[in-house]
Amino acid sequence: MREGPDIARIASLVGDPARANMLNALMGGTALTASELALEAGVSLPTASSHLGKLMEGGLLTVASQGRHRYYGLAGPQVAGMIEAITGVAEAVGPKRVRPGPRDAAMRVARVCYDHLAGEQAVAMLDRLVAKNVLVRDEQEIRLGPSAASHFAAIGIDVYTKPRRPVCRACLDWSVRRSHLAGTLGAAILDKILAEKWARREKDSRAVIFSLPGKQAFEKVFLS
Amino acid sequence: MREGPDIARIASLVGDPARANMLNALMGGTALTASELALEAGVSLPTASSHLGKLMEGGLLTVASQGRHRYYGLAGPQVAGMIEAITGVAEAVGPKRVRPGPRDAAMRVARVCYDHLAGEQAVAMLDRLVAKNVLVRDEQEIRLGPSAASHFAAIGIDVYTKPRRPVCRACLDWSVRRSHLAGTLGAAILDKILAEKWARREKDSRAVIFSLPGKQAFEKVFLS
DNA sequence: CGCATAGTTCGTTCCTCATCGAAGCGTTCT
DNA sequence: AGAACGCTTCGATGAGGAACGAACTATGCG
Repeated sequence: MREGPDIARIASLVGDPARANMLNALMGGTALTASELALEAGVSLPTASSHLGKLMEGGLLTVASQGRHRYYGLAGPQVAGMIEAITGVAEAVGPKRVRPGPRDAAMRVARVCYDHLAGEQAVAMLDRLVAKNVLVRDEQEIRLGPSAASHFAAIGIDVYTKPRRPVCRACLDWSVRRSHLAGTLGAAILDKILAEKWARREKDSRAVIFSLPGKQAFEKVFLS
Repeated sequence: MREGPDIARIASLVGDPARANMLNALMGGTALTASELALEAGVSLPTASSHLGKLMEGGLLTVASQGRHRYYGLAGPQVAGMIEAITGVAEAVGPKRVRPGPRDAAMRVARVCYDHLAGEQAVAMLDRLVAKNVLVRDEQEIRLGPSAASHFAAIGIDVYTKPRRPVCRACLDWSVRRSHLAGTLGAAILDKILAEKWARREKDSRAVIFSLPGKQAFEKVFLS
């Protein structure tokens, strides 16, 4: 019975399915709110809050309060590395669970990621905006390009009115494995998509379903 | 609520104190019997047997029956790497070190990590081998450099004889937070260190204690 | 054979901990 | 101010699983 760093304590934190889902969700690098994590983990808000408290006490998470939101994020790259290592073992050891359900397919195409759009559509959009030099990215950073203000003003989005959060942020897409656009700009674009009724949100799901004309309009504005 | 490799299942296996102690004991690289592991974990034999069954079912252990003994060992270096990663987080997060004893200090200098050397010595060695271009690393990958074969042949290590596992692997060191050398080459080097009696293994510990001449010999061969 | 040792299986007990509803606090919006 | 929202705390419930003693299987030794 030897003593060392309390590995069981840390592992048991990750060992609960709800907490594991939360940590997995946070592996993208973007901080998420308690509600978002509750949804992600498939548990009620009180349960999620309890889990988050434990993860905080265990030192695996950091939290930043912004207004009435609390943004939870991984405590650091070391924690992320640990989760990667566990994931590697799980993948090597466990049989692959293949079940691409119908809702799952829709989720891959487009879904809500807290307050912005994620999925193939969102990744394609960011790619296109960068290609057109409207946005400029180097590594994880995304900044507004020179033509950004006029470009977004033309479609009714003011990129300067919401100073609190970063305007642009990269958010790693779990289905595509590449970044999409977060931040207030990402949120504003999602707002527009829903306001214009180009798409609707699936009930009780993060999936976002584009109508046929809506998809065409979206592509004309953001993918042309 | 996403699906992926079942990380919670693996983590919860490590998350029980008894099982964590067992895995820790097996990090020394030597296979142990159920009775020894029961003692190590501080539980009764039936309890230990149950835990071992679960670890087996989870794919974290292998077993070899020899007569009426059953020798349990870690399933592989990937599992060892995962435990190192968890240990690193536990160490970083739990500053409540009860006793940073002498054995702990020795562990930081050099210790066994499943089948290869870890600790400051091991990290320094990998750095030096890369600096000398004997090994080439980019990111997480480590490959043999052009002079590797002759360099290791000169000290009696054949880098081509063990085709099953990767020859080189990076393994993140929990005490130094940088990579050391794993894989068959790492294992062969540890073998040599012990065979040449440059160092001995601490009883009931992962610590590796270099003798003074042994340390000099090691530095001459690997750090010069 | 009989006896000892090594491990596993079984059944029971017990306790931790995940879960959710309801209520409480703080923030933001109108 | 009042209403809506985001999140946490409290309390009760329930299930999973860790623990061990006893019984069972297998191997080794005279």
